[in-house]
Amino acid sequence: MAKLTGPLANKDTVSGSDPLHELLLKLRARDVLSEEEEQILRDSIGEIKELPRAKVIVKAGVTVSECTLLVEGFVCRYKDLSDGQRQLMELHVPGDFLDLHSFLLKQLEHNVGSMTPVRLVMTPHDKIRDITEKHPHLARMLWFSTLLDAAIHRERILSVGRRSALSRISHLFCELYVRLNVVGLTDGFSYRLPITQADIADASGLTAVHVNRMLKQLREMGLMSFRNNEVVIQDWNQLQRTGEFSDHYLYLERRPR
Amino acid sequence: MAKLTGPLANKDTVSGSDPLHELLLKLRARDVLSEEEEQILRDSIGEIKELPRAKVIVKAGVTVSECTLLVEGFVCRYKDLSDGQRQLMELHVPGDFLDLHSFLLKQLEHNVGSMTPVRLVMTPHDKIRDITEKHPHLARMLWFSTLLDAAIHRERILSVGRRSALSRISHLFCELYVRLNVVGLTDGFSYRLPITQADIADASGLTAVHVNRMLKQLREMGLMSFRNNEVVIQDWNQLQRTGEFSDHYLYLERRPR
DNA sequence: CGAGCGGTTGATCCTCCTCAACAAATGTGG
DNA sequence: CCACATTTGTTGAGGAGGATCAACCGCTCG
Repeated sequence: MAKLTGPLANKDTVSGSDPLHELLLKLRARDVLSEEEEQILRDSIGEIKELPRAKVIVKAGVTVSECTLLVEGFVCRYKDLSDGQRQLMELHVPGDFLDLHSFLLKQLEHNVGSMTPVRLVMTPHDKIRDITEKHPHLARMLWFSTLLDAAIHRERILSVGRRSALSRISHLFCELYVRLNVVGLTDGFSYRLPITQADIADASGLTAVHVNRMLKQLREMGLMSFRNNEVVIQDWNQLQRTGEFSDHYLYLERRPR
Repeated sequence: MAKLTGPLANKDTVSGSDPLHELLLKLRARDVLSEEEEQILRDSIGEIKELPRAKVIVKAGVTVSECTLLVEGFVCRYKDLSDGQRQLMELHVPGDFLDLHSFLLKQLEHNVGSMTPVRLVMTPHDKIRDITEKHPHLARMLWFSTLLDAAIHRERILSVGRRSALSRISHLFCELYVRLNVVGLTDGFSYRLPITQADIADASGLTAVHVNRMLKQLREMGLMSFRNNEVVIQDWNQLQRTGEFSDHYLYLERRPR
């Protein structure tokens, strides 16, 4: 593969032209979305924004009036502790709404930040409210997508609560593989993931040093490698087993909601 | 206080007669619920069920067609690991829907089980679907209540990921105090919590032995005690500080959704 | 009365953290 | 282009928080 150059060179397909491409893939992996509903979504979105990495996209406690859809790049939701520790709640991939829940919560209790340069699409709360008033099925699909976040949260609770360091990290890379695969951002058994080991640590409730050791072990076990911002999975079955990963919680059956 | 006798003697107010009492308190702490909407909820509920403790209420992977509202008792959502370990995702108090998300997910990826004898009210998915079709504001309030679960999940991720054992446990008891207070189930700075130390351990990602030691320490520090199924908080401010607890994530402002 | 569960305490072990040093990669200004 | 700073990754040594194993107590219930 040719070396990628620009900060947003993550994308090399024509899909880059449609900001809803990944969202539609994500939704249609779970339910039937009509042409009309697709159009309603298109009519709901507003301006496109670009941001460099390490910027706060939504700050905790600040009232917001629009939701943000991630089009390109990686984003995380996180909270900081008083002693400087940080915990990532969720790592977001293109096609994810970053703060759809802000529509009803009005303000978030956590921060949302870019981990890479990102491209975002804004959607006013008013438009989403209209959807809940006039298009109940589409509204249910949006509701569903917040339930998916909650299911991912629960799996994270299990990971940090009960799994070993090696298992946690394996699980995280498995999850990202499946989620990126749904939106067409994997290349065979590998995917780009331009984040640091410290980020992995904050996501898995470990220290960066220990993450480094576990990554080394995963490499030596021949399961996967994470180098140069790229994840390469060598033994998918064994990696899943090590992380006790099963994709049930990602609800990938297409069924009416 | 007189000794409570029966398995369901948790309740000593007249509210016991209205199965929606706690739910209405919970919803009205966050938004204005009209008389009409209250009536719609009343028309949506079906039979009342009672179950002993330690029963599975909803099993992972089984398709369900109704949601369950907890009226009385304590319930948890949990997952088991292959080696016999268990992690609680959330601990539910009266007024909580245990599986409102099953309405859209159709089946859950985790189990829901009773931790005490419980009283439940069933609500068919069809009724909830009707609400999303005809009563968008009420539907948003239901959506909101699933977002509240997600916010509680996120705080749990932070706890198990980054907080010390003492801090985690303090936080858990703070959260339960506030949530029980909203639905009128506290008595000053104490509340009934008829669960075991092993349950606390599974909720906080620790072992029962270590929970026991931390509870002892909290007692010796004069912050709180948990004995005979009763939590007594002696120093609320210091307990909050120890658990780094703030109730922001419970969204207790009443504002339109 | 014995069984079983929940709680308590001690001794020991081990995963993961902390601290520290250094290497490699990346970025910056001259 | 190089010199330099900064960030990220890597490795080692030592330490600590929590797990594990085990024994025992008290209570409840059949």
